[in-house]
Formats: sequence, C-alpha cells, structure tokens
Amino acid sequence: METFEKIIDSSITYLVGRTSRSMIKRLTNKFSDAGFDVSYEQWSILVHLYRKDGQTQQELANIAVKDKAAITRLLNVLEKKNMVLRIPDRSDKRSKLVYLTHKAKAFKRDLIAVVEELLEEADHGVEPHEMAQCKSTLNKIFSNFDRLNL
Amino acid sequence: METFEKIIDSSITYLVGRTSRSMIKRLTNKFSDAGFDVSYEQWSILVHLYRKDGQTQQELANIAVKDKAAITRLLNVLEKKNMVLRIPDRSDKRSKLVYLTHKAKAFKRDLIAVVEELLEEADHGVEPHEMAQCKSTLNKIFSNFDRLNL
DNA sequence: ATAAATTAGTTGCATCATCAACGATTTTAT
DNA sequence: ATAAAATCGTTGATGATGCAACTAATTTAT
Repeated sequence: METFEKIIDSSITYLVGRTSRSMIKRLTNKFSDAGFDVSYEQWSILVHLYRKDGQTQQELANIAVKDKAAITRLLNVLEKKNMVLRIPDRSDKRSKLVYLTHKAKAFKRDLIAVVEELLEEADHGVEPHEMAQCKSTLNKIFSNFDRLNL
Repeated sequence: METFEKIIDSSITYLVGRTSRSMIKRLTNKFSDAGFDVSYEQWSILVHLYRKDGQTQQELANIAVKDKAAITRLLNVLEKKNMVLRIPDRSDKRSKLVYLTHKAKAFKRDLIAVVEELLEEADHGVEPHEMAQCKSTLNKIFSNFDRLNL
C-alpha cells in the first residue's frame, strides 16, 4: 500500500530518526571502547564548554537544544564525575556559570579525536558535495519545525 | 576555532539529532492538538500494525529499530489504552501476536492524516529532488553505522 | 533421544527527556 | 517606588531507552 511507503520507510521522519539513533549508538560504543565513561548526552554538553567555558545553564540549554531541566540533570551527573563545576554568577544571582574541571580539559583532545573518527565513518561512500547538500537540506527542515514549535 | 565548527554546528551528528528532535516534538504536539493521546513512540508501533496487523513483538522490534524490552513496555502502555491486544501464538508458545483493537483502527485515518500534514511541513522550501537526495544520503549514512554497530 | 544452543518476551537497573510547578532574583511598566 | 512580568535553576511526575539476566519454549546437533 503506497500510503505506508510514504509515511514509514521513505519518510524523512523515519530516516532521520533511525540515522540519529545509529550514530548515537556508535558514538556511545566508541567512547566506551576508548576507555571514556562519557555518554553521548554528556558529550553534547562538554563540547559546548570546550568551545566556550563558563556558560550559564540556560545558554547551554539553548545551544544544545534541550530542556533546561535536562541540563540540570546532565550537569548533576557531570559534577559527580568531576567533569564540571557550577559557580554562582556574581552579577546575576539567579544564574550559575558552568566550568570545565582540569580532568575534563585533559580529556578534550582524545574525546574530539573519537568524534572526528565517527564523522569520517559517516562519510564512507558519500561525496563531500553530497554531504554538504544533505546538511543544507537538514538545516532547512530543522528551521521549518523549529519555527512551528515556536 | 575551526575544529568546533566541524564537530558541532556543521557536523552531521548534530544536524541529524536536532532535526529528529524537532520533528518528534512537532508530531507530539500535532497529535495532542488533534485530540489524540498518542506519543510519537506509540505511533511508531501503531503504524507498523496499520500496515500489517498481527505481528510478533520481535518483528515489531526489528522493523521499528528498537530494543525488544522497549517494545514490551510500549505495548504495555498501548494495551492499557485499549489500542492493542496480545494474543499468544498457537504455533509457537514463546511468541505473542499483536493486534489492533477497534478503537485503534478507528483512529487510523486521522492519525495518518496528521502525519501526512507533518511531512508536508517538512517540505517547505525544499524541492522534491532535493528531498529525495537528502533521503538517499541519510540511507547511506545509516547503513554505514548500522554495519559498524553490527 | 536428549543435551546444548537459540529464541521470545519480561523484568531490574541505570540513564535520559519533557512538562509543569515552584522559589529566588531581576526586569519592566506604571 | 513598587507591583507585575519574566527569567534562572531545581524538583517531581511520567514516559522512554538500552543492556543484561532470567524463564519458558523451540531448534539444532550429536
């Protein structure tokens, strides 16, 4: 039945979803194989701090596209693992600034190397131009829904 | 710093992940707005039953690309909502066959209509050929990781 | 024919997500 | 100046996920 082809197997929702899950699974395993006790979700916070240390939780929520409650809990985990510190912001007592620990900084190079490896795995059989085109289309689709999710 | 561009904002991992989450969020809201108490995950089971009723839980796990434990729990929820029934398979006592209830069948047309609307929303500003190309690339990337996740 | 391996489904454990409500603080509007 | 609105982070409730261990049933291998 043609309808099901359209809404399942060949739907952009299905294809994006399963691709996302397969990448997350692969990255989880690669971190673990490399000896790091860091989940994909924890990485998705760390990487933003590697780029810019000392952001507020709200800033992290926005950039990581997650709920601020989710950030609170991920940071609880990262704090327990001695990867981050929460420092009250002197100029705005509502906010906390999140900083990487020495331990987290020491992992930086190796974690990034694992992710770069993963990105190369994704490229297999995909021309650079084709990948660029795919990213561009994904950005359009994301924008469509991001706007609708207001 | 060029590295961060590469591994975050413009990485296929990040783009696929956020697109997936924005689509799921949108679909959840659309179901809810249309008056259906059905989550994206529950839909992802129902749709396979709409295509072919009476599948085993293992078949559903394979086709939905989820853990069989996840299927068990989603079916518990769907059963409580009177959307599915689990019938022991007479020819293999280990298996259960999952069937849609009348209630679930009554929702079929409307749920599919909501999803078709969602897919149209995704298309905004994206040429048909461009969308087809994007899906093709996503399939390649999925295959790369699916193989590696063995 | 029977022991060993495999398969189907469930459950416990740990992790993560979203939503709504809340307290504390800051911003804005009058 | 002060009352109302908005913002930041936390918490509780609920739903979902993956992995591993387990039971029951079926296949397979000898």
